[in-house]
Amino acid sequence: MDVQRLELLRELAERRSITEVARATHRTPSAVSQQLKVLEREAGLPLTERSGRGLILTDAGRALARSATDVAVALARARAVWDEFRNDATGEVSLVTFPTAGEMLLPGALKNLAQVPGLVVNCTDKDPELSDFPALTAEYDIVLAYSLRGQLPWGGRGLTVVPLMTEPLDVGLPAGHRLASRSWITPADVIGETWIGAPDGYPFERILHQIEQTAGSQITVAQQFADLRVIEAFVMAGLGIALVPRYTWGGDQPGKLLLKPLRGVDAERQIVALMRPDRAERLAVRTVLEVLRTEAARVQAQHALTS
Amino acid sequence: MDVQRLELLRELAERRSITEVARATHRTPSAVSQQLKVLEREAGLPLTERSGRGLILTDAGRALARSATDVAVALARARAVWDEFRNDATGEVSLVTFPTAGEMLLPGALKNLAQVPGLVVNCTDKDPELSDFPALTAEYDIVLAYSLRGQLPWGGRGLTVVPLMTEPLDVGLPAGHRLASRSWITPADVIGETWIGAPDGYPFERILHQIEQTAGSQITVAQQFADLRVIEAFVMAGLGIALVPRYTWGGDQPGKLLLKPLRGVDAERQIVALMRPDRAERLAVRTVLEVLRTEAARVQAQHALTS
DNA sequence: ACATCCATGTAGCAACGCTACACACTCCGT
DNA sequence: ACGGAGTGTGTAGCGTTGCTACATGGATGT
Repeated sequence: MDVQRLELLRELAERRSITEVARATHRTPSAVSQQLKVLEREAGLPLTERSGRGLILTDAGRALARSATDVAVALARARAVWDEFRNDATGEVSLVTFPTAGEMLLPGALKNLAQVPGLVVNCTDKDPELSDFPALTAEYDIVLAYSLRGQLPWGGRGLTVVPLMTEPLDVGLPAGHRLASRSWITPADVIGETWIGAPDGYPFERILHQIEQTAGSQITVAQQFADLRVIEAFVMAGLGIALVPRYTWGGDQPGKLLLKPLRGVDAERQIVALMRPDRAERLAVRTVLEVLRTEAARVQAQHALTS
Repeated sequence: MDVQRLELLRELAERRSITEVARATHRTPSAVSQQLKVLEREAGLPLTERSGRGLILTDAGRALARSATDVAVALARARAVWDEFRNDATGEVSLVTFPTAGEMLLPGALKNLAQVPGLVVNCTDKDPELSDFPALTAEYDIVLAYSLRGQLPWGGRGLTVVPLMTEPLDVGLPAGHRLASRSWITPADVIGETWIGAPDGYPFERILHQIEQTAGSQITVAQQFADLRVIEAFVMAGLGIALVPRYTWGGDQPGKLLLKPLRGVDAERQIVALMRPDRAERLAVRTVLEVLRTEAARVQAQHALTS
């Protein structure tokens, strides 16, 4: 019945360890353990089970944690209501992004957000390979993530997903390439080309497999880099071609890298903001989100113009 | 941010006086006042205003109270989830009814509910004339109420409404009446009849007005009684005819009172259960509600058979 | 003007939830 | 096999919180 305790259970469901919950909520493990014990006694049935040196939630515990989320959402919404009344989007908002989105969206967005007094936005980036996007929502208010169409790695976890933009993945060619004059490219066109790819496990790999399947021929991946800037440098040096997200490309050296739309393969990625539902209700968070969306639209519109 | 305090604000929105809130929550007025003061300081803007010797909520206060309801609902739902896990519909449920519904539904319903161990249902009745149905939800978990079609006295107050049945209002005639052989009756048929009516202010009055309007002639109301049993007795004694809810009629003396459907006038009443949304989530309350609905269906089906 | 009915301050007390520390247990490397 | 590092859980003590009891200040109405 007590909200604080329910909140602890919810944290436990996500962080899977009392010690972690204690750290996250600035408490001693003992305090957390005690409160969960009280909750268990109130509930009248076991909510956790020992498992090795840690513990796991029972079915009842998970179910209760899920309803605890609804409580947290309602509570956050109440907070937001009265923040709106004071027109007060004050507070700290933490945000992680993968590098390319950070480069594309954050500078413009943060410039706008600087005009909101009392709103502090703390940003970091994390390599998308190393990071499990949904898990990051435990630590950050907003997680900028991407996925290819069709795969939904954040379904069913009860996270709030706000789409920001869908970005086409083009084929990057060096100037003077044999396909440089084409206005678009099909999988058949790139048979025999050398590719600069992403490391295994990166989602882009799937697109390359689709190209292989559609063209019916093996693809040669010469190098594997995680950083797009490196990839672009290799392409511009004529060492191969690569998949390049259309809006993310800085275009520092115009003319040296050409982007050609890819037809015949579903090559685009969804850039979204991922959040725990209660945090998504905070007025400060919603303000940041709104700016991110308009910034994404601006980038998209600007590219449509210049191309 | 504290739920307890939000709850107090919500109570204040409904009961309109700190003293009343204190009484309802088993506290001293001083305690309530202190907590609301803290809430106000946290919110950063005034939630109440002094008005005479009492106080009223500001716009912000009302808005916050509304979101407090959502919090209470989420919390009650969490409670219900784990009650379901234990299959434990334990607790006390208080219920008010208007007399006719109490007679029709409660005996059968309570007989069923007696089989649920640990569930205690406390029932009372209140005269529908004297009682403001929505206001009763502050005091009782379930309020059985009725309204004629078209009027919605409990709209917009944020109450949960569960329909139980729609009951036709027939014309009751004494045996041997000139219309006794008819299978239905129209407003034109009853021109010149003497009526036994309900007191002014009762919703039934509106039906009589509709009959007047449709038939185009004045209605003579000889007596006005609130209690249906009295009305029925007068009708059976041949002193007039009356509107009688079809299922509610006990039918103690079969053959002495005839019910004839009324055509050409929209003569039926909706019998519903009225609740504060958070209380409606309680498992015990939902259990009672479920039984009431099946009981209502049973009564309706049985009448369809015997007629 | 008085009694009455409000809301709201102040002092004190009980309960609650936290920290600090000690302990039991499981895993894992040496 | 045996520490050492990790986990969760008890116990004692202490600060904070939210309550009661009582007193005060306004507004109302007879």
